[in-house]
Amino acid sequence: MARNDTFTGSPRKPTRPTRPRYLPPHLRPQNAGSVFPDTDTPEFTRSRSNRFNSPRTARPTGGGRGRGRGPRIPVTITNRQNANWVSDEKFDELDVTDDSSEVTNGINFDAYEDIPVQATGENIPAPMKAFEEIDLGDALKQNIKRCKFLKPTPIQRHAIPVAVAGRDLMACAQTGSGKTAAFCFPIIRGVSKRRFSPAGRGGRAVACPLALILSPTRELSCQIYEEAKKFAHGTGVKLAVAYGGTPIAQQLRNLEKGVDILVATPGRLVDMIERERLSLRMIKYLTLDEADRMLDMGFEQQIRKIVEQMDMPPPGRRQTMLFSATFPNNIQRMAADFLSNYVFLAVGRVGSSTGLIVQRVELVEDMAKRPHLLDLLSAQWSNGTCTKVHLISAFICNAVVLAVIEFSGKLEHALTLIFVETKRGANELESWLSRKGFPAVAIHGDKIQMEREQALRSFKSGATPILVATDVASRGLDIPHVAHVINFDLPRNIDDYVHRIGRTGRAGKCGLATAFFSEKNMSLAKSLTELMMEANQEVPSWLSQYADAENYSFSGGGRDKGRFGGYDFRKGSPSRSESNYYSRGSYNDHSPVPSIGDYHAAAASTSDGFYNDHCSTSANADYWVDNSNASLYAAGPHQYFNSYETVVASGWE
DNA sequence: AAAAAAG
Repeated sequence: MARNDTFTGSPRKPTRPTRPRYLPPHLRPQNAGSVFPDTDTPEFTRSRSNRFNSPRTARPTGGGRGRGRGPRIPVTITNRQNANWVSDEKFDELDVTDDSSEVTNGINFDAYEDIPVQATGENIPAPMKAFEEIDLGDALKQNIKRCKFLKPTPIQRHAIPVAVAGRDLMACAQTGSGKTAAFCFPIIRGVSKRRFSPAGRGGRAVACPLALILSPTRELSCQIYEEAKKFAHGTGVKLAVAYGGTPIAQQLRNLEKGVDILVATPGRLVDMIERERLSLRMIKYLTLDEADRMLDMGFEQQIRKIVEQMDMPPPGRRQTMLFSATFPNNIQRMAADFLSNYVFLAVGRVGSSTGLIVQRVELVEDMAKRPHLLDLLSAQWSNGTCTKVHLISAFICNAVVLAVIEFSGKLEHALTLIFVETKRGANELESWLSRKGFPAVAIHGDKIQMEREQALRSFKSGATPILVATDVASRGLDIPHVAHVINFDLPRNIDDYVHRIGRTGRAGKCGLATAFFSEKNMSLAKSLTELMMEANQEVPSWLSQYADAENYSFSGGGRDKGRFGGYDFRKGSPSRSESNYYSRGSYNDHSPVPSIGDYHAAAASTSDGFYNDHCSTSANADYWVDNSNASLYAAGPHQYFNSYETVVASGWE
């Protein structure tokens, strides 16, 4: 991929890659992907059985999408396993093993070769091209290899050097693009170098971890813990997890054994600290995953308490890293309190995370939602003997896109995740679906932890291929084979929508997201329209009309076009309305640093109509700006078709 | 105005 290399070159040297000729997907080289293998391979079979055998496993976040423009040709969307993954028997024998090898290998790296990256801050460390460029330690390197992380994802390429340089970081990258590994690698590296220092590490009674990773839900903490454990295998780094809903005794015992990296949800963490079984005084690394959520209303006080009033070293004496797929300005502003001279990274446009997710919105009255869902699921089920699931036939970019989500015989691999508004609604839909003969299970915060985990296990394994969920499942969870996310009730917040649909289309694979839009969702019309347009999804005309009707666009409901990569609020103009949730700041004609928004505007004005029509980018965007304290670099022209092309190339019809 | 996070 020569044109990709133009991007990964040294940051010191501005590169001006030549624009590749646009090549229609059907004319592209047949060896483009080698992803999407025949699912009858022994590897696939084995991975499936592993899933049944170890259902509690967490999975690495993988893959990503980069391009936002949809295809103009008929394509086949499959959700089958990628071919790249190869089983590693040795890794399978590890005590921490699970079926993750299939996932880590399932990353479709080609799907996110060229995406815009914005990096701001002082003296930003250069991105890396390969893991080998950074001294991560032998054991960690070996684990990375075992996981088949052959090549870093963009967020990893950019975030790891920053983190390894000891810099604070605020990072914004698409759902499923490998954020967990991006913060785990540097932490494990740093901790394994420190842990041999003789400094008093606390006695048996009070555990003093060197690193703390906070996340907003128990299941997500669990997942991060499981994944980090794999990365830390053989490094001597000790991990522990702390979350509520489960007896604290075992977790405390694990703390006593010594812990270098603690993964936790806030409540149980505070509990442990107040019991004086845990101290944060030795913390050198603090990570907030889903950071915007963690600093959202309802969570902020708790996080502030942990970070500012619990003996944790202040900013500057610890390294703080914040990660999320979404980062509203007001949250950035708040988060700055926790950071010291930080680097801001925005990898790809958040909205473009949906590039591989076909988004549909349907106008459905509340009363009609259930029958409509039934129709949808019935079509998907194809009379119960489901070897092929013909899911959607949608119009995208004026062209008919026949998207066939096809699975290898087993129904359980077509997982459908249904989001609802309330816990009660989740219960009701669960039992209603069950009565209608659809194997569904619900997950929400009123269930006891065991039920929650059981529901997730049952869903992951395919035993219950329909999961009805509240927002407890909207963030971070990496569930392979989720082919369809249905927003039975739309969320109030467009960011929640982004996270919800991000449960599908992970690891560079395609996915489908269907939303039932009712009158109650009018306030979402504008931001939803903008998001879909950014991802070049077909926006129904009725939705556009709602969006245009200013009556319905409540203040703060919209996002500025082009904000989707996230913008460093420090670059924003103070004069700009603070209330504008997604105010993108002061990039203007005089700004030395073009914003990603400007970047796309430039793309739209190029003369190469054909190229632009299809890929919505241009050679104009292939610049490298390196100012003293800010740099924005854009990749070569986006290969929006890339992952579709690999599908087509692999012979799917 | 819902959900999540301690018990």
